[in-house]
Amino acid sequence: MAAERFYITTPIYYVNYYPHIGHTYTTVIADVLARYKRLDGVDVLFATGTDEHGINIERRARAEEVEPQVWADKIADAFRDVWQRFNISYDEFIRTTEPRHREVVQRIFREARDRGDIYKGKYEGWYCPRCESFYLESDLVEDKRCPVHRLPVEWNAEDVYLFRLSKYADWLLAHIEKNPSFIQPGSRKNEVVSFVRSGLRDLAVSRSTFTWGIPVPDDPGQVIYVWIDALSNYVTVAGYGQDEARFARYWPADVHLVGKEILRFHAVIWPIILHSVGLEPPRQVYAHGWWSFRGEKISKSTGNLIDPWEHAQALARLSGAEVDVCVDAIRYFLAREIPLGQDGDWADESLLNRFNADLANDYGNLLNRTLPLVARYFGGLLPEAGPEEGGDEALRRLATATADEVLAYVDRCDFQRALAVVWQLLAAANKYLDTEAPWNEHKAGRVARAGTILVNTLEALRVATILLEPVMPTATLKVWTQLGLPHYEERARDARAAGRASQGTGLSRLDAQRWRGLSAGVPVALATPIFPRIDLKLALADKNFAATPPVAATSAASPAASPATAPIPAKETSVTEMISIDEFRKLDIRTGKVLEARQVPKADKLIELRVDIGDEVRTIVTGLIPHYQPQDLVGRTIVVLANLQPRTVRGVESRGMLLTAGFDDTFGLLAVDPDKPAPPGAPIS
RNA sequence: GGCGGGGUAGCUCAGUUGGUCAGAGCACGCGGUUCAUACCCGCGGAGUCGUGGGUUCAAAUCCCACCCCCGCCA
Repeated sequence: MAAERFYITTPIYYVNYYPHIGHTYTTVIADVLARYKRLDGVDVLFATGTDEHGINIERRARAEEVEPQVWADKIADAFRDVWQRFNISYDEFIRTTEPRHREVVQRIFREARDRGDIYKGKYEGWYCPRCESFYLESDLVEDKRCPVHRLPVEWNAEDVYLFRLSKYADWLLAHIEKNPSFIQPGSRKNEVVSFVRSGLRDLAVSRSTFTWGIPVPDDPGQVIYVWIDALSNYVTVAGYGQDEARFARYWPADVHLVGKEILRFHAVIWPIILHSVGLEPPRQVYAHGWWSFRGEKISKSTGNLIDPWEHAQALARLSGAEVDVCVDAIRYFLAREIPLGQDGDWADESLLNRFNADLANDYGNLLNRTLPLVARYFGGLLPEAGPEEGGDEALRRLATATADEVLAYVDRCDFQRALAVVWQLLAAANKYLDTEAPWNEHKAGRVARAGTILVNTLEALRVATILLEPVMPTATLKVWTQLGLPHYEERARDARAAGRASQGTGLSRLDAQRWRGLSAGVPVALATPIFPRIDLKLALADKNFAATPPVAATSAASPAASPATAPIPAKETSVTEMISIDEFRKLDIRTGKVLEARQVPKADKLIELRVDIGDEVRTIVTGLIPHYQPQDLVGRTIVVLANLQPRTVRGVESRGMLLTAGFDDTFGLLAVDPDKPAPPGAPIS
């Protein structure tokens, strides 16, 4: 009874900071694909999760004065929370700190070592004692200094285990050659091939400089490094070493969806690790592109991170639609706007345009121009369809053929075209209604014919709605209810409430190939716009439209983590230079409330503050003595530049800057009007 | 520098092996309709297909040179 199965993964996300658009994009696309596969009757295993080990997490937790696991728990919760809001129907949420994963990782390490593919050696490189980590020559800033601390680095060696990557280069090249769709898109495949051809070096797969990780078997001084630790999550989920039947069913994975920045880890290192221990490589690694924001590269340092949830809320505010529906609109935008594999730009106009033109006008309005006629002519009960006339047959043929076409594009991960096909059907249905003009038929006394036209139009809408469910799992439920099928909405809501979002409505490809899926005599709802049109002028004038609270994060590479952003250095701006309003908006200036303050030891002027800036608590070091004493500051609301590059002062990392005004002997903090107190995190503009 | 991809209507892009290939969607303009969320339907644009050569009866589509953009090179 082996139904076709499909195992899809997202990368597991590094818990060094909260989720952002990069994570959301990958995960939404994976969810869309998973839902389409389920629609197609396939047994889907869809996994996502978090990568929780490593020195960066250890350090981050220390900065927050918590245990690493506590920090990891918090961020993992944050991810699950976002996925809940985005209606992500994952079947598994894997965390690298789980015991089952530890066993898998140790087993893979041990097996590769037993085969002679892992050996003890030295990892040499430029070492920064403050960072406790190695840097490549190319990472260093002028004078061979550490890019984080600007301290001189030293050539150092660490005893570690190394993996013989080079041994498998030829095997990998042959595998890529034999499996043309292994690396997608094709342009990325070329890059990987040329990289492998240029020669592989052996890879350090353990570290001895930190302890937050899975110990190397039989060598407790060593911790297994991220490559094996993180990448192996994909086989853990499939049941490797724990549930052989499950593993046999779900491995190899059908597709690892990854951001282009981590393609190589998935297309080179991971297949070789698997091959070394006698496992099959994944069938496909698909590298998607990055989003820019309003034409500019997204960067943590410029603070223009896109927060899709913020945008969903903004859409809800502007349109009056429910926020769940707007989440769907964001999902739709992500899937429709750009081809997977290419970069795209997140422009407010584009998002609004998709919302109005596609969702409100073409889709929503079709429902809202049809249902009132059913109400008027048939008392709100769906009429019986009569014999085919006029354009009936053409519409039927188009509608019943649409599912195959859509799913064929889905198989190629071409969601843009897949959705365009649905919109062709919607356009045809709009045109059909125009041409057949049931209002004229009714006026002429041909009531039955008018009914047939209305039913046919709603049938086309029904087919389109099934095919849109994977992209818009909530909004489509509202369509079902308006079409007189409220049980779908109830079923899906129950499933979601019970944590079984993947069950959805249970509608399938077959349902979308059928004509006459609606039942005569069923009462339909009074039409209420599901996607209320947005006034573009108002929306674009709304300066809060895309309010995106910037966040600073310690950047850290993780092979299975997928940020869609590439940090770029902040530009230096001359004091006298004029700046545009857009440049000003890059400054994240906001209120903060001082929670704690203490003088920095052995520093005359410095005070170390813990400041609540709304969505997090920051450590900020500032030279306020003698103008202020630490105890003067606690409890005060101050003004903070939040997206200043972090800087370490006297061994304390300061993340942000207090704004002050100083002239001669007068020197004071900028304050918020005490008559209009603002909560921590209030933006300043 | 090496390897690879790309420069086509205002915008985003399609254009298989050279001959209705000069297109689609959006935006815009005009007309129609008024069932509908000022929505839907119809019509329209002349864009030297990056630049300059070349091959050919025929090139956006092949060849050469050049300009510009992008990706990869742990």
